[in-house]
This record gives sequence, C-alpha cells and structure tokens, in this order.
Amino acid sequence: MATIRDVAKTAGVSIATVSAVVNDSAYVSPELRRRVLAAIEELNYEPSTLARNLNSGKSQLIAIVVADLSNPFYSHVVCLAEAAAAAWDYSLVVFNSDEKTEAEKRIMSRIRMLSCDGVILVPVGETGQHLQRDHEGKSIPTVLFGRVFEDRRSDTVTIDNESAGRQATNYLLDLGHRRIGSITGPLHLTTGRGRHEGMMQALQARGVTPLQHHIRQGEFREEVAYAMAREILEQPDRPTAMYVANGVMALGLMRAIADLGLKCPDDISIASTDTINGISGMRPRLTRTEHPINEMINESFRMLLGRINTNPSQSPRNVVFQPKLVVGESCAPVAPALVTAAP
Amino acid sequence: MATIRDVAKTAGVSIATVSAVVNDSAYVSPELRRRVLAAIEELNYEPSTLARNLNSGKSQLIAIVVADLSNPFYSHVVCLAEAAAAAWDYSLVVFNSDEKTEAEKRIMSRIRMLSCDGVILVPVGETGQHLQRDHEGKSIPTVLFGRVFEDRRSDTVTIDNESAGRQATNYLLDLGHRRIGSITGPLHLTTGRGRHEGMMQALQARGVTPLQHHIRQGEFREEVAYAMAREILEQPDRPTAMYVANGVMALGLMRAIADLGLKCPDDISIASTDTINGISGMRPRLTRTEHPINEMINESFRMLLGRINTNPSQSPRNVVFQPKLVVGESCAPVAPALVTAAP
DNA sequence: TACATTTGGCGAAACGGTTAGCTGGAAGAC
DNA sequence: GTCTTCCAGCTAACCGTTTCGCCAAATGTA
Repeated sequence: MATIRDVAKTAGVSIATVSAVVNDSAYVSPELRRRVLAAIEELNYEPSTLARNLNSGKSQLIAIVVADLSNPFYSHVVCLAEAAAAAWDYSLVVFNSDEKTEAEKRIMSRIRMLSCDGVILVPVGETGQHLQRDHEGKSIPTVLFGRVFEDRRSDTVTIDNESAGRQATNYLLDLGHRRIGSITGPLHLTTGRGRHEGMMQALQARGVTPLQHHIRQGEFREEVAYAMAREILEQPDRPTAMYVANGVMALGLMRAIADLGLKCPDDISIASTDTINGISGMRPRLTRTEHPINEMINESFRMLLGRINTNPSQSPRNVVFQPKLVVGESCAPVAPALVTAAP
Repeated sequence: MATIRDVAKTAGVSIATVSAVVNDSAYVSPELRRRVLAAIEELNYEPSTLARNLNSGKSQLIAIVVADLSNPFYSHVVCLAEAAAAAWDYSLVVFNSDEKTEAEKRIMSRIRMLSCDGVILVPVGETGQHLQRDHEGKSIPTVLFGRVFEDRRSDTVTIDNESAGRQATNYLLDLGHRRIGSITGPLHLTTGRGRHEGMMQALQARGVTPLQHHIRQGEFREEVAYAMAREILEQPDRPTAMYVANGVMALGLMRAIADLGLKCPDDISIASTDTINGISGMRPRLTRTEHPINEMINESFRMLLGRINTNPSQSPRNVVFQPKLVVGESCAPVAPALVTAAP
C-alpha cells in the first residue's frame, strides 16, 4: 500500500503538502495540487485511517452494546442504529452483553481500547458502578438506552415505562377484564419495574386487586415467559387477560396458550409492551404499546455527536419518549359471565 | 488516558519493559513485572488499539455486510457472528447494504479505510465485478456468505439451495400435493435461483408440471411476498400448497392467507426455506428447511482467520452446507377430492 | 530602494505503541 | 584474574498520519 511519503516523493513535494491536498486543509498552488493528485492517482493511494486516527484520537466508530442481541427488539435497534451511523459517516461496532455483567465489563474495556468515539449502551444490572470511568481522563461519550440507573449522571434515552404499563392495563380494564395477570420483566431493571408499577397503578386506580398467583416475575426471554405462562394458566382460576412486559415474552405466552389448547383472544386476552419486528404476519396481531425506536436512536446519536463535536462536558440530558398503544386483535371484551363475577 | 510512557515513568522502567509485560513478549524479572503491573493498576492504563494497530497493520476488526439487516434471518446471522468475533477476540462492525449496489460499494470502501482484518459479505447483485480490488496490494480477506458468483475466485460459505428447494417440494409432493405454487426469490441471486431450480427438479422428477400463474418471482421481503401471495391465492384455481423461498416471505404469505380468510394448513400448505428466529411462538409452526447458520458462521471465521494469520494466498475454498428439513404444522395432506383430480 | 507584511510550502514533532539491536553487569570457563 | 557468554532491560527507530512553527519568496507601502 502506498503511503503519503511515496506520494510526496513521486509528486516532488513534502508530505505536509500532500496532507493539505488530501484534507483541503490549506491552500496549495494549482500546479502542486495537480502533481499531488496525479501521484495519488498513479500510486492508488488511500490515506490510512489507522494512522489518521492515531493522532486525531478519533476512530469514526460508534459502539452499541445491547443486553440481548437474539431479542428481535434489539435486532431492530441495531438495524436502525446502523442506518443512523451510516448517515452520520460513522461505522457501528456491535456488542452483545447477553445480560452478563462481566461480559459488559469486557466489552467496555474493548470499546475503550478501540477508541470508539461514542457508545450506545443498554446496561446490564441495576447500578452503573462497574462502568464508572470518572477517575481523571475524560470517558467516552455514552448514552444509556432504554434502561437507566437511579443516579442520572449519564445521558439517557428511555421510554416512560410506567405509562406503557398503565396504557396497556387500562385497555384491558376498559374491555371489562378484572382478573388480570402479568409476567413482569426483572424488577431490578427500570424497564421491568416501571412497566410493572404502571400496571399496578392502573389496577389500583380502578380498585382492582390482582391475585398474587396471577403475577410472576420473569426475564425478558421467550422460554422463561413460556414457563411462567404455563404456571399461571394451568391454575383453575386462570386470568382472563394478561399483560406481559415485552415482545418476546408475549410470544412465549402465546405459545403457552396454543400448547394448552386455549385461544387468544377468545379464552384469554394479551397486551404487551415494546415492538418486535418481523412478526407482522402473525395472527392475532398483538395489542401492545410501541416504542418510537427510530426517534430514540436518532436522539441518541444527536446526543453523542453533540458531546463528540461540540460540548463534551455539558450536564447530562435525560430524554423520555412516550409509548403509544397500538391495538391488534389479541384482546377481546371479557365474557359476560365473568363480568358479573367481578367485584 | 494514561500512556505507556506514563506507566514506564511511574514504574521506573523503560517503555520497552512495559510493553514486554503487557504482551508477555519477553522475560521480565518478577520485581520489575510487579512494579509495572502496580503502575498499570494505579494509572488504570489500557493500551491503545489504535497505536498498536498502526504498526501491526491489523485492526482486530471483522466487518459483516448483510443485504438486509431488517430481515430476521440476517439479524440472527449478525448475532452469531458477534459471538464468534468475541470468541476469537475480534470486534464486529456491522453494515447493511440494503440490497443496493452503490451502498455496498460505499461500505467496501469504508471497510478498507477502517483496515478491517476480514469481511463476511452477503453480496448484492449477480457479479462481484464492482468489488474487485485486485490491482496490486493485497485485498482484505473476504468470505462470501450465502450468495456467490459464478466465477469462484473468493472463499464462499453457502448452502445447497437446490437441495433446499427439492427437500421442501418433495415433502409437499409426498403429502399428495400436485397443484404446488411458489413465490421465488430474485432469480439473479444464487439463493433465489437455486431454490427455484430445486423445486422445479423435484416437480419434474414426479412428472408434475406447475401452472405458470401459480409461480411468481418476488423479492426476499415480506410485503412483496404478501402482494404476490394475494395475486396467486385470489385466482379461482389456487394451489393447494406453496413453496416460498425464505422466512420473511413465508410470513407475508401467512398474512395473505389470514387476510383472505383462509386457513393454514387446512386450505393451503406452506413450506419454506431458511430459519428465522423469534417466531417460535407462532402457530402453525412453519415446515421449512433450516440452514446450519451457526456452523456456517464458524466456518466463515475459520476461513478468515486462516487467511489473516496463516496463509493469505491459498486458493479459494467453497464450502457448501446441507439444509435440513424441519417439519412443523404448516402442511397437511391434500384433501381427497383433490388427490383424485391429480394426474 | 528599503522595509513590513503576507503566504505557499517545508521540516519536524507529535500521536502511542512495537521491536531490533545495543549495553553493561553477573556468572562461568580457563 | 581475565576473557567469554549470557541476558535483563534500555535506547531509538519505526508505523502513517496531522499540524505547528518557520523560512523564503512575493507582494504591498512609503
């Protein structure tokens, strides 16, 4: 591979001049410019990004760390992030922490070594302690995506999880359901806890007390939700409706329903939160609250680029988006007999 | 950020010694090693990959370019590739060419600029002409994934597409179906063409001639398949079974079936090719031929690492994997009346 | 003509590592 | 006691850029 020195020698100029031509960073006389361009053409020179990055300290790399890459929700996030990165002339490095704290640590160290210019992080765990890099030296601009920590010292982009839980639950309540069950996400995550609390608020506001054995704490995984769903649905007084904390869990629930010979929405209504792609062909369509993922990703990039290019040390911003209820066919009004049985 | 020089100063040794400790590349006395490690700990030093890469010429980056990142099949591929990269101590840079040739060109140029050590490429288009970088200077080790070109000058990892089409079609034939329709992939892609030809071979072997208007050339996209499916199914003599060329197309077909008030598999059987994740909750489960994606990705990495570390100039290898038929519930034996109507 | 000012182009110092090759003191051979 | 041998650890060159500071030529001014 030709280097800038080769070009300089061929063109009979200094390397500084070649650099000036390549980057348009200083005036170069037409004659020299012509010779430099000719030499570049002849030698098929391309500046080495590696070397360029070394002294700029920038890498044109944005890292995204998701908590579960096999979750279609995060696949979608990555897809949108790739598009955003490309639009801003960055490349996207993808990492999967797989909900493991040590993996996340390894990844963050790797990201630092790669000198990524920014990080979009869906953090594992309830505190950001293991991520702190405050000890001197500026840390890499980071946006916490979806999940946050109590101490809001980082930029964050999230949705209003309580609102999501409330909206979905209210929809079920409006259909007359009173025996509403739920498979929650992990309650140590703001996503899991927020959605659960939103649901409880909605129930309480209507004076409905849920049955303990209709509510199970799960994980954001299909098989776990499937198992929980079976436990709940195999009870004699199974709920007439379920709220599940995310998309893949809803799939697990639907699978359980099918395997138990039940029908959705005839026997049981389902509402969930978050969007998953590629199941548009599925019937019944899920009634769910959707995240505006696209805007969330764009906002994340805006924050990151702001810190990278403009103002690295402005105080943290926390942007919260509102989820939107999208009605599918997975919910039906409660059967009359059960309505009368309600308190 | 602490540099190797800071560490050397703090530990009271030379930078060469620090480097030796960090890389275990030379013997260092226990005493000095201890001091160096202490200094590293104290300063929280991490070697800069950027600087390290500059003189090694390597970047510890593997790029993956897929043709459609919104397709769950490729999301799955990316997920597995991320795991493989992490296992081999590489980071994965993800690109989406979105089936556009110019986008792919831009991406390949970007990959070269980033000095990625290897590329896994799902190429767009029928020839690799726009990718050739043969003009002097070694090109980046590249594995063509899934799709290939006629002139096998690159390493490739693919499946036997004809076998996939044949297996799926034979399964439908075995169930008694004779009026078999199909939505093919783009026929200029080896994946689309191969699967289609496999289907035709299977039909011909049993003396079945498909009806022209039961076969449509589509794209590997849900909406396109949906539209094609409606066209085919709204005809009076609609087929009793369909073979579709990939997973998202199968979803489009199922959506069309549902929207037309038909039932799968009662009214129409479906068989498809390729695996898509995250729809395990869907009923009926698709009968399909699955790719061994995991092994395919691992094989790709083995090839890449072979070229990177060992033998950059060995002759191209073309590894073909066999798809495997996985029976779901989307196919039923043809109704007796129709069986007798068959030739 | 003499001097001040501008500016195109150059040399050299970073950036943060790796590594070839040198140095000097200790140990072993005679 | 002197000469080798050995090797831990150091010095310095190098990877391919960008960029600061400088020089000399060109231009402007009196």
